[in-house]
Amino acid sequence: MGLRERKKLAARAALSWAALRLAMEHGPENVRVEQIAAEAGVSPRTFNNYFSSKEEAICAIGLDRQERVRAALLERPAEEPLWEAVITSVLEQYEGEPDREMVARVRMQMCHPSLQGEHLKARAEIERVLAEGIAERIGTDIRSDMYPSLVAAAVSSATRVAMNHWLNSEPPAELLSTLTEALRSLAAGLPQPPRRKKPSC
Amino acid sequence: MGLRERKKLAARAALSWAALRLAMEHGPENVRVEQIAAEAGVSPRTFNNYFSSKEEAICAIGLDRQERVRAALLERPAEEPLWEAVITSVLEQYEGEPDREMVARVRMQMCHPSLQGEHLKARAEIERVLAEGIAERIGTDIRSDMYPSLVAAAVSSATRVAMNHWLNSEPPAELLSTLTEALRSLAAGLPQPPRRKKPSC
DNA sequence: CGAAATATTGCGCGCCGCGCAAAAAGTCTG
DNA sequence: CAGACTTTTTGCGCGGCGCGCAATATTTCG
Repeated sequence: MGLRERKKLAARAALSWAALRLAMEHGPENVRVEQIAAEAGVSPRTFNNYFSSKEEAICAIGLDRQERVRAALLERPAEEPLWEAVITSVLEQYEGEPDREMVARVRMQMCHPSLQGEHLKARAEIERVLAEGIAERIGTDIRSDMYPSLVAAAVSSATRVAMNHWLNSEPPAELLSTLTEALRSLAAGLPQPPRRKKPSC
Repeated sequence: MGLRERKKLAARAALSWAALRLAMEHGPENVRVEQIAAEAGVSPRTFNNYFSSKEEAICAIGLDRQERVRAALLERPAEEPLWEAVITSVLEQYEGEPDREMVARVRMQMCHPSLQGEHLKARAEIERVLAEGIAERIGTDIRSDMYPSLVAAAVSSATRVAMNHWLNSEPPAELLSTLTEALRSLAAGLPQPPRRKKPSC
């Protein structure tokens, strides 16, 4: 990779990180594009060569997670059932103790109205890549077969629901177990509602 | 309901429809808020009392679908299994031949970058209402039990994937059968990839 | 090095979201 | 219906944004 491309990647990352940091510190509404550009060391005009809005920049962090999940998936042993491989690949992205920083970030991205749209767009992108990975693994293609996209969408949704539940859980739950529960429920088949700790009656 | 509230609803609907119509005719990028307001018979300033962007107005159509699905769900016989009730309630919203108009509308909302975010936000809202309906039906609540949200998310995702597949299908597929296939796959349990017409090898 | 390719920057324009306060419209009570 | 109230609409104005354009700087390649 030449100097040119490296600098572009660096600039993009710098802008994205700067956007996130400032948004975390002052709230997304109180961040000017001007500041982000300044913190990344480029002109305000250049910002828009990389992102078409500050919201996009803020949510672009973690878009590289898509490639990590995909890579993890393709490295799972071929004899492992698809579903196991997918669940494992997703879960291992969330290993380690979630720090206060991450909680605040996820909460901001998922709850702040001005970021929701972009956040969901980012999720959709991740979902697409995951679907491609699944298709590659089982030897189909996305265009003709809905199955990979369905699996990817289900996993993505379960992850989203679990994170949302985790964020609002009182008392605070564990992230990994919440995620696992959601994915396992899905795997077990949703039609049979699992009886849980808090049954209705 | 007093005159006041009726007028508000009417104004909101008028703005939303005007926004959609103009976006369909000229493309979302070429619509000014001014035009939308004019077509709805209010001042431009008033537009922003109802919607915070034209994208939001465009995607707000069909947000009432949420209530229809919910109502349909709650009217299903109580002895029917949840999953059947949900699938039926969703599918019956899509009965009838999809006209050319609808195809174009869905395609615009799902594919046009400037609308994707808002469209996904709208879906999330529908999903929330659906989850509440499910919770109400099985007698749980959303806060403590992830299950209703999981089901709602799964259904919503399957619907989205199916519509996307349907839009890009070549040759054109039937909407209802595509939707049914997606929802049934989910019901059957995703872990076992169903062997289909187009197996990979 | 020198030329071609590509990225950055400054400038400027039209549009947008929204706060504010005045005016208009609907509501309620006697 | 009068008149006081609540709520909505509207005009005005400001700061910010997204982007096209053309000039400039930087990287690439022969």
